Amino acid sequence: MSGIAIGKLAGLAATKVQTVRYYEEIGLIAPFMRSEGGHRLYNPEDVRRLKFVRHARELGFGIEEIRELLQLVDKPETSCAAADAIARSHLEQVEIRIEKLKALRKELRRMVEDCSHGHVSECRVIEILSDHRHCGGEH
Amino acid sequence: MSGIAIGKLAGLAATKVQTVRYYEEIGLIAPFMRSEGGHRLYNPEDVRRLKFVRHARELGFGIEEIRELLQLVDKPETSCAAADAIARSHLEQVEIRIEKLKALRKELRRMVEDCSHGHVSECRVIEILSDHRHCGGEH
DNA sequence: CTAGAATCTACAGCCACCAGAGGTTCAAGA
DNA sequence: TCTTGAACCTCTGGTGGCTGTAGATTCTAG
Repeated sequence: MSGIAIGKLAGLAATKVQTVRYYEEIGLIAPFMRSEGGHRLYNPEDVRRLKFVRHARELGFGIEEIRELLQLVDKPETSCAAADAIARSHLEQVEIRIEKLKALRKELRRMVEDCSHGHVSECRVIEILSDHRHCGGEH
Repeated sequence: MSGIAIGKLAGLAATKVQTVRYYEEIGLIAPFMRSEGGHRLYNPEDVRRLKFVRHARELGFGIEEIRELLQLVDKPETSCAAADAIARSHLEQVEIRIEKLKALRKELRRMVEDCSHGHVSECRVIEILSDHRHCGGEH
């Protein structure tokens, strides 16, 4: 009987109730049954599943990537290679993002350092933003 | 007479026409007039203004930040301090993002390295995603 | 039994655009 | 001058990943 209510589930995974319903809508996590009055009821394993999703999201995995990973979780006899590939491709993306942000940081630092502390008319922040050629480079 | 058509303007700033119209809708850039048939006509300065917006966007500034910066551009007798503050606060955000991504990269690298190349049932990728406690830490 | 907390559905909104439909206007060549 | 087709117009809807609201219903503790 019974099962876990959506609010409890959400709380256990530090998630909003709305988000859990959203995950159901897009097919990630479904309640195993409904109460007579229509309330969603979850299994204890769903806590783990929801935590999995939330954790992957925090790590920046997209919903489609998570959907793939969940399919792997659902049939644990499949090869690990698929999960590995997803993680690897994600790692690449993260490394690219870091590099872009570093280039950006460099430029922002220059902007802030060059600020004349005078009027906007001679402010480097505005000037640099106005003209791409002021950039160090490649973004 | 005439002025620059929206397609030309967009092309000069490497922007989509739709995006220029969107910027008008949210009050960033407006055509100085319309042709008899209703086509938008822009001043040459608008090229610079649009480039400014695009460049700031590339640097990760949000629309509201850009709106503030544009207000400064529009009255160049104001103090540079405001523009400097926006850039500084943005720099902080960027630095935080870089740190988070680095922590993430660390974890992803560990995931990939630990992959058993066997079955999902003993795959670290899945295991780590399932349990936050496997993380190095603080994200 | 009752009060109020939790849940339900359905819909709207967020950001920063992008795409498409279906219709009109413009500009260059014949 | 006329024609053609590229460019433009407005309007609507979609993206991702949720979040928030409204109004109705259900659950649970006292």
